[in-house]
Amino acid sequence: MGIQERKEREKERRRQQIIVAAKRVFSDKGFNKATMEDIAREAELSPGTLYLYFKNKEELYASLSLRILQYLLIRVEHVNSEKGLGPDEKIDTLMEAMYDVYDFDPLIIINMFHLQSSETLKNLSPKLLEEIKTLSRKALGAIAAIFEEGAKTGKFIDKHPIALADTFWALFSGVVLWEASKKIINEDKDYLKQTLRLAFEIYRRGIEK
Amino acid sequence: MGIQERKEREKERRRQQIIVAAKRVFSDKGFNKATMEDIAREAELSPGTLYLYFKNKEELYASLSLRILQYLLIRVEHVNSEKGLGPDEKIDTLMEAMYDVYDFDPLIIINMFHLQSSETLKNLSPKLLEEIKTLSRKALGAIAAIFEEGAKTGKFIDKHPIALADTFWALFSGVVLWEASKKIINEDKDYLKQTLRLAFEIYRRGIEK
Amino acid sequence: MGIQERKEREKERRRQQIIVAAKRVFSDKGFNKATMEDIAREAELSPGTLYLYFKNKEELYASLSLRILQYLLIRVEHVNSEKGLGPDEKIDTLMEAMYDVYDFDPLIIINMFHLQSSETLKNLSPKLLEEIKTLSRKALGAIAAIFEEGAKTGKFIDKHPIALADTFWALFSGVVLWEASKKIINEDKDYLKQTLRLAFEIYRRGIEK
Amino acid sequence: MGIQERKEREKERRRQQIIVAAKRVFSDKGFNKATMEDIAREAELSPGTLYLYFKNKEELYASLSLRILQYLLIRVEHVNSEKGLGPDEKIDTLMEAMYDVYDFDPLIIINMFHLQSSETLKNLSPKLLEEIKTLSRKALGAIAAIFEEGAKTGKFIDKHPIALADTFWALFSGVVLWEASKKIINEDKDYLKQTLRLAFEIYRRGIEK
DNA sequence: GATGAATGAGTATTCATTCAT
DNA sequence: TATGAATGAATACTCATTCAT
Repeated sequence: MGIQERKEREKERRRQQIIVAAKRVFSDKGFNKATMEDIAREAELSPGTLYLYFKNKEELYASLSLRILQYLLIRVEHVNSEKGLGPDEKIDTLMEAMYDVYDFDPLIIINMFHLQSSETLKNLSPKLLEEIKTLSRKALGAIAAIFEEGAKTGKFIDKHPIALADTFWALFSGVVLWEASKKIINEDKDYLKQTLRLAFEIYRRGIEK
Repeated sequence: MGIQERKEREKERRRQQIIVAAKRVFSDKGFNKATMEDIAREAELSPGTLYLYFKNKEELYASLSLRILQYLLIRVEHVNSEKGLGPDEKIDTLMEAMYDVYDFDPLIIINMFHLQSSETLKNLSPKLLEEIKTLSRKALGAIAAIFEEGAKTGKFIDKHPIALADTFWALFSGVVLWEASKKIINEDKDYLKQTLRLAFEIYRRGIEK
Repeated sequence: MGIQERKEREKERRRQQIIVAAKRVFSDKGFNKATMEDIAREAELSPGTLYLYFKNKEELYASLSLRILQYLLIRVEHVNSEKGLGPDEKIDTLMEAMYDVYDFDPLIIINMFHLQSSETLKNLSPKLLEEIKTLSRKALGAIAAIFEEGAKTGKFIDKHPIALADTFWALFSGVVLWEASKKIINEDKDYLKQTLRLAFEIYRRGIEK
Repeated sequence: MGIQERKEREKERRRQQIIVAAKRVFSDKGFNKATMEDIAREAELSPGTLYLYFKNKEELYASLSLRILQYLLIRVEHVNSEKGLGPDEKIDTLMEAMYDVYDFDPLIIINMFHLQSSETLKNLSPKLLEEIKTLSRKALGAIAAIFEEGAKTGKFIDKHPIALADTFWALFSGVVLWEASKKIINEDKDYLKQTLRLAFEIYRRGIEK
């Protein structure tokens, strides 16, 4: 292993160290209440060091969203590439994937809506923004491909696949957010999985002919 | 009209004046970028006066959510109380109602997720929090009642009506939020209405036997 | 006195209170070492209050320069408007005026060179910048008028009056700055007045025919 | 050449490399906006290395002033040592020298006033401070010698030569600074040389009997 | 000597909230 | 009630300097 390579690796390790700390702190306190000092303390680094790896607070935050998008894309593309699955089974596997995405980081879904704020977007480097856009587009495209296949075989209703993918993703994130709200306000038990299952069931019945 | 009553009315008028201004400013700038002075200026009042009517910024913000919940409840209860409508027609009317809720305040749906933050909840007075909880529960119950009726007549699948109402509400807010994200990131045209229609169509097909 | 007027006066009093404190602190520590908190403490106000009266640190600093320019202009215009003085006597009175300007605020001359920095200029409001430019131009014009008169009567060498005013002003500020340097480095006694007198004497001999 | 000597020479080369880079960066951005990293980058060295050659930022900055003082001294001493020049001609040659000093580093004149700040002086090593003082004194003395000679031959007015040298230097730096201010604020054309010429002409007339 | 990653003290500025009038 | 001037706590970010390699 060359010295260059070792340095690269060390650098990436630091980035991850910071991201992990940031995830914990942002999840705990939300974007605005979390301070860079909190994150530095959690990462056992100094505040200044954070800025060696991330341009600013917004960009650090956005990097978290990037992570879940990457995971989502991998999972969804994997569903698509599986051989010998019919549209029905693919939908099942897609739903399983969504459960995992949720498990991967239950709170970051909420955080992703932070990206909306145009103030936020202004502070992101074009490169990061482009990455996020590309990943989103790809993930949505991969989901759409599943629906398209179903439509072709005559199993699913014949709607624009991207539009279907949109509603599917909206349903998923809507449930996650809504259940999060309920949990905080009512301190209810965790019905998320059940609600997701019901939502997916309805969705699937809704798109089948 | 007693002097007491007149005062009460005057007070309520002021509250509304502030809420209207706050809605405009928060919609424009989001919670964090909006300052109390911005709102005071918009309401043509002084900053100090705002605190005579609202305990703090969070509570003022939460009051906006209260408003849309009130509107939602009125619309949904009205659907329920209409005589001579079958479950199918009630679902149709419910969907119409949701369009109106969105039109009533397109951005406040996004804002409602602000309530999630436990930091926010800490700053709300118990009274306001209780009002919000009650309204949410009532509105959800009213939606659930529609599904329950459908299930009884054998039109809809037989699931727990509150669970159905949950998924319905999640779908609605998920679409609104998702479309908002897309609009900001991709600067696409406004597909919201179309996406909502498709989502509702799928949902209805999904719950019908 | 109307309530409006009283408020205006009160506001101006506060501005002066801050300017006086700022002058003391900036003179002591220089622009960069002086903190807004230092100034606030000196003015017996809170840091936030400073920003009600001055846009930022640079603008507060520049306001000090404005003050001496105003004083300079008044003095120089007064020299010009005096009746019955020949060019020679006017030069004498001008020199007297310059001594007073120096006494008015010995350190602020040094500070005026801070205005050069283009970084500084960027942070000034156009209004303030315009005021400074206008005052500078007027003061220089007033000095030039004296030289012009001298040239017309054949007393002084026939050079462009503005150019003469430039060299005169440069000589004055050069001496002040140079003596300030010497004082700090060598901790010598204060020769400023003597050096100024010599410089002015040479200058006057230099421009007389 | 011994190994010791070669090392010494190498070390001096590095110092110069850094000084040249520092001059460029400080001229561009001024003392406060220029960062040690900027300078390191310009010198194609690492930030840490700068500290092997200069105690701190202030001392690096002061070293630039040292350089111009050295140049000034060489030029002025050369004027003095020229044989066969009368006082008049020496003054002429001195003025030429000052033009060259200005050309050598137009911005560093401005920077020399940075040394005034007592904060700055605190951070300089006694050795460097002593060097600067000595050089200043020598340069001033050399200028004074010219005036003294003029006085002895009855050409110039009979004033204390050091005092004359002070006013001469003050005039020079005053013009440079004043023209710099004007250039930035008014974005005028570059009148520096013309103004210097006029100032010197007046000065010479002023000191001649 | 040279490096450059890490440090962490330092500070301008903002803005929710208060309170004397 | 209403005001709005004053408050002062809170915080993102910078950068001179250090030190392990």
